[in-house]
Parts: sequence; structure tokens; C-alpha cells
Amino acid sequence: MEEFIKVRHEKLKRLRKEKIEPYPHRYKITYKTREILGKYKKLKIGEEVRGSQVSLAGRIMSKRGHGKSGFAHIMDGSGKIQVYTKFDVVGEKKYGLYKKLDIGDFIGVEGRIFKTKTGEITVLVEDFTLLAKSLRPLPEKWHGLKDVEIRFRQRYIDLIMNPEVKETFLRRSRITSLIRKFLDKKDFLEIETPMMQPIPGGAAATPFVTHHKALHRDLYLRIAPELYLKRLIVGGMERVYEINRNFRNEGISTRHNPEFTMLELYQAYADYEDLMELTTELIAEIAKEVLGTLKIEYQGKKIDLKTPWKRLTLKSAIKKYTKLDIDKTKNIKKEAKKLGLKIEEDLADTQVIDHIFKEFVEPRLIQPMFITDYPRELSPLAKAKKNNPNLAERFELFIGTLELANAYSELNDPILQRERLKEQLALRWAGSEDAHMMDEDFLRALEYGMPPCAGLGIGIDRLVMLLTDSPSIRDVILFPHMKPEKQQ
RNA sequence: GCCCCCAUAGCUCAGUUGGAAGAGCACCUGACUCUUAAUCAGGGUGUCCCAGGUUCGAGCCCUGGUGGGGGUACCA
Repeated sequence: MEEFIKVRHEKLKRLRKEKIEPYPHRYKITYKTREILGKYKKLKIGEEVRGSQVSLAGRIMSKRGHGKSGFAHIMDGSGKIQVYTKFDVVGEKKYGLYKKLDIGDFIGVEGRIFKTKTGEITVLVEDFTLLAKSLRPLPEKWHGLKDVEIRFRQRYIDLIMNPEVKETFLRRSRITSLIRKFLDKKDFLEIETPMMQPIPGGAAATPFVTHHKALHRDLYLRIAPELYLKRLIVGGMERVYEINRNFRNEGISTRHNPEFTMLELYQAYADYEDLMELTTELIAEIAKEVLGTLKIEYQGKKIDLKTPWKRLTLKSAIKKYTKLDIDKTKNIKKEAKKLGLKIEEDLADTQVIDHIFKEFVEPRLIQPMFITDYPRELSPLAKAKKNNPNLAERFELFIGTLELANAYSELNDPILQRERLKEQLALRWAGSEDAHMMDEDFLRALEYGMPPCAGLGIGIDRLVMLLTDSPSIRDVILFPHMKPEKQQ
């Protein structure tokens, strides 16, 4: 490695000696590579376009020398194009400089367009300028970069070498942009609420703690924006959404990153049924826009996003996939053990049900499926069903076995909400560290009156996984969490 | 947290039974004015992840650690 870098540094020194600035300030570009390739697609072999002067810039990705001429490919943000540099055209001095250029260097190129006899649209270089000298070697051109650790730690190399990785992140950007357009069209207002919260609320999860020096107090990175968004509903903002990071101090897996992006939205005067419709419409529209079809494939599984999507209650889903009828079961733990699950004795029945669901139902939910009617105890911020106070008006959406969304009709009775948070407090005292905390200001807000409303959360990372056919959440997060690298 | 797997040149990888560290690309020197994994001739550039141990001898075997991946637990 040192050998490679030493050689490049020597080249850099030589450039400076020859008064060639290796890091100039700007370069005027008239075309992107993709524009050129599109515009001159119909050129005939060998044909040269008169008056086709272009200037473009990019990184040198390959070089093929032939003595007094040479081909190279340069890559810009839109793609790659071949450039052809000839001794006759650029002159002796420039050609000498060209030969010293390295793969990885940025150059600006002026020239005219022609098609080679092998049929590739190429820029005949009339002049070029070094725009940035590269001092480190890039990975090999053919096999590229595969080492997952380098791909994640040095994502910039991954983006240079692997076009499909770049494509994934372009699509991610497109998806969030489309979500915003969709919601803006429906009169939702994009807002921002605190990332640092004195009381972390809105979810059952362990928070990260930080400290504010001037205030002499601990603050928590938010685990959800829910309680702040509801305050805005109280304040009269009837449709609000936020797309931003949540932080949860939990394990890392192919579906979990400690910080992840969540769309959370609240709609006044609506219930969870309305949000099922909204969710369906949103995801179907985005899939159609991004992939051009509702028939998609995720990890080898064919998925049809044609609406409407199916619904099952939690109980009937468990019955369907395990033949277990929860209502007729006296000892749920015993039944779970019979199914082969390891169940600890101190688990609550609702948690056992959750385990059964995760183990036997979730892996089967490949086609879009809304699971509804969750136990009320698991949803302390949700409104109960009219005909059954033990169930919450809540749904989760699964596609391709990914849990993508969670929504409920929001509890807006301040008295009931206080009771439920007290229950959570009791759970905390009993040792459940991630039970919800009491938030007096939130309750005070509800006491002023919150209109009926429903709230929805969509895991953006997982949605992007689905729509980019990515097996791991790390594939859709530019800089996934890693332990610090050893200092060299 | 626990279990399994992986770590060799800049990159992608091989390395037999424990017996002199290898290939392709990249890189360096030279030839070549339509190549595209350009070609031709020559050159190996290495803390075999780290620290111990076994052995006459360790990239290979053993112990511990570090980093990464997968699973599982916790967890929407």
C-alpha cells in the first residue's frame, strides 16, 4: 500500500514542479455523459460529428494506452463515457501529461463526438484539465469491491465501484421524494419535532441517553416522534407528517439499525381503517412509480401489490398458520411449547402470542397483509375497539415478510390515557425497562382536547429494502452502524 | 448477551499432510495512433488480523483477543 501511495505522491510533486495545479477550483461543463450518449445514439460507425464541441468531467475508471494514443473511460454522476486522446490532437506536452494520469483521477475534457469502429460513442479529446489527483488505488475493475466491511466503512469506494449500489440510493431518494409529493397532495404538512427529548415516548424501546451541559440534565434521543406529533393535532394542525430518524438502543440485525428512518403521520377525524386505505394507496403508487409495475419480486419471492390488500386479525392469522385457537386455549404457554417454542415462565400471555406470531405467521406473510386487532395491553396509546375493550384498533402491514407499517386509531380520552400510562409505569417498576414513561405535558395536551385521529408509522428503510430487493437494512443505509475502526 | 462462519498483496481469490508465500487485475519499466477484462516483454510490491502456545519447523494445529457476516435473544 505504501508503495502505491508513494508513487502517487511523487507524481503529485512532479505536477507541482511543472506548475500544473492538481486541485483547481472549477471546470465548466456543458454535458453529462448520459446526455451525450442519448443525443448521439444514432451515429454511424466511424462517423464524427462536426461542431459537436462538448465539455464534461469525471473520474478516470480505466485506461488503455497504444503508444501515441489512448482510450479511457471517465465516470460522472450520470454514467460512463469513453474518451480518446491522441498525440496528434493534444500535442506532445499534453499527451505526456495524459500518460501520467492515474485511474481514479478527476479530469475535465473538451472535445468532439464520434463513434469508434467498434461502435462506441466516444469523445475525441482536444484538451483536458486535471481536476483532482487521486492518491490511493481503486479496487480492481473486473471483480470490483466485495469486502462487506470496506463497502460499509468506506461507502464512497462502494459507490464508485458498484453502480447497482448507487442505483439503490438514487431509488431511495426517489422514494422519499415521492412520499412527500403524495402526502403534500393530500394536504399533509411536513413538520419537524425534537430529536432530543427530556422524556422518550411513543414506543416501547430502550433509548440512547445524552447529556446537556448547560441545562445540567440528561436528554434522550427519540425512540419515536409520536407524542409530539399528537401535540400538534391538539394544536390544530390536522394533517402532519415527519420523515426522520428514530434511535433505539437495541440489537442490530438485517432488519434493525440503531438509527432508522421513519415516516410518521397523523390525520385528524380519521381512524385506522382510513389509514389502511392511505397506506395501500401510498405504497402501491410509489411501487408503480419507481418500478413501473405492481408485480414485484423480493428475495426470489413474487409479490403482487394489486389492491385491495388482504386483512387478517392477529387471532385468525395465528389460527390459519398454527391451527391454534387462542380463544379456546386455556394455557397458551403450554400450547406454545407444544409448537416447539422456548417460552420463559415469566412471559405474559400477550408476549407468548407475539412469539407465536413472529415464529409461525410473519415468515409466511409474503403477499401484502394487514394484521389487525392487537391486544390492548401491547398498545397503550391506541384506542380500543368499540365492541371489544381488550383489543386495540390497530394494524400492522407485512409485505415480503417485512414489517413495514404500524398504525392505530389514537387514544384521545385523557383519563383513559393516564390510566394506561400508569399501567406502563407499573411495568417499569416491575423491571420492564422499555415500558412507556409518564409524560405529564402530553397528558395535559390531551386534556385540552385532541380530535379523533389516527396515526401511522412506515419504516422507510424497510420499504426501500422491499423496492430495491435488498436482503439487509445495511444495503439501504449509506453509513450503517459499525464499531470504530482501529486507528492506523 | 449467546451460537456458527470468515480474516492471505491495493482489489478478487488460491495455498495440498505442518516443510522456501502464489495467480489474475491494479501498480512500476519498455513497445504499440480505433482499444474496451486491449495486447506484448520484464518486475512481487506481504505485520498471512493481533497476542500467546505446541513443534526441529506454523498461513495451516491449540488458547485468548480484535474486526466483519449470519443466526438467536432483546426489540416494531
